Amino acid sequence: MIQKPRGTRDFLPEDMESRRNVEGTMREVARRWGYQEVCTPEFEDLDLFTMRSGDGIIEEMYIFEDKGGRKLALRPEITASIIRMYINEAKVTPKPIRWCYFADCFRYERPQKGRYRQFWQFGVELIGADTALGDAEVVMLADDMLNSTGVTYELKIGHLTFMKKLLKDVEPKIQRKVMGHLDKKDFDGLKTTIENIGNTDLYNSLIALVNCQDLKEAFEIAGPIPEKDRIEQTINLLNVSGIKYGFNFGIARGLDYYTGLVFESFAQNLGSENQILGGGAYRLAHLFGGDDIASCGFAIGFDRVMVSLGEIKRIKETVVGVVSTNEGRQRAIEVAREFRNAGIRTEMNIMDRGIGAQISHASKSADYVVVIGQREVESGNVTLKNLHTGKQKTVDLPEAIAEVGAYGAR
RNA sequence: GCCAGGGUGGGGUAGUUGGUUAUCCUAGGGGACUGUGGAUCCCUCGACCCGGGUUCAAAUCUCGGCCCUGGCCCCA
Repeated sequence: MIQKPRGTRDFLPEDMESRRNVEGTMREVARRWGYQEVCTPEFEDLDLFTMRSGDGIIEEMYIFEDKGGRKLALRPEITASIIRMYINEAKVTPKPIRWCYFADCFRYERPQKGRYRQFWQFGVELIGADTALGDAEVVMLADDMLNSTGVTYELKIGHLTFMKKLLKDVEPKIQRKVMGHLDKKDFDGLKTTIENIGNTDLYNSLIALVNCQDLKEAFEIAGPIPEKDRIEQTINLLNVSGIKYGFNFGIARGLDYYTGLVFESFAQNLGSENQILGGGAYRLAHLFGGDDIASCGFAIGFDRVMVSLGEIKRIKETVVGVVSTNEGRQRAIEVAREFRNAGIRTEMNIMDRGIGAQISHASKSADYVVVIGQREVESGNVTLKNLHTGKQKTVDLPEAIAEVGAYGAR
């Protein structure tokens, strides 16, 4: 028997129903903020991703060569594609550009809870708004979107300027190492690294910065910073917006193209893979041959949100089963069509079974059953049976449709 | 890439000091029931992850692989 590839999942109808619900909720929030959905290719030129993230990621990508000898990769993320698309198709679109996407990505990693080799991201990119209000909007939208799914999370906001300032005299290689320690809250490792370069003041400042929960204090720790006004504006806007967040000035988000604001969200009951959102302000376009335009965006780990939400109680829509005898078969098709035209989910019997067996089967999924036999064909009425009460009556078709329609969703 | 625990019909399981036809529940199909359901009864379908080794004999012991779950590493 053929197994599905490692790290992939099959989704049965119940799974898809809740996934589509949550996806729809996120899309609706994006729509209300004016973000329009876009779509990019499932695979791209390998260089697109290595230019953004370095050669190190080759190990963790699905890479292949096509028949023309092109080196391609299944996308491990969407942001690079979005920016490429902006450069290719939308450079002259009036700014700001508000885009969102829902798409699957592929990474060759060891699967574990909340981590799969094929996974979905819902993301948002705001392009061409290098303002405090733009940054704030993206954070507010992120919060609105997570909130609307019902997931329990905490939002952490940081800014790279503080750490960059403290580390400006440290050589880049050590910088990365230090940022790595801070991102992981690995203070022992941090201490060792700092001791090796012989700067204990720096250690104390960094620890103070990471633990800092007050913006004023962060400025005191880091000293004069040119971006001070912009940062204060952004944070003030967030405070006014009423969203709940905490500071974490230790967020490094790994890479160099982030320029300032960064933020992350974490959910409960997810084990070690508990980050459900990550984002920030960045400049990428110039890497791909475009103008040096500012962007801000985030991506939600959709599958992790689903895992965190767990079993969602679904609203079940009303279902009608249409059963019939041989004599009633043609009339049954007409009746089923009328129910469907009224917007009711209607499942017609298509098995070669007796009435009893047909009803027996319908009762597993349906709320009502409509019986069409010789008698109904002759009278033009239908027999409508409520499978919850067991009561049935013979009525004309409009009345039957009206009753089922009035039953509503449960 | 590393570590731990796992893998028996579609789902859930029993069996593992090697030994007859591999247990039970559930789900599926058919019937008792040719116009009335979930009950009951009967019939039926269907499994030892893969490969090598030990042995008269392997679901059981052993080795390797694959996959699952969780943790580490990584996390764009």
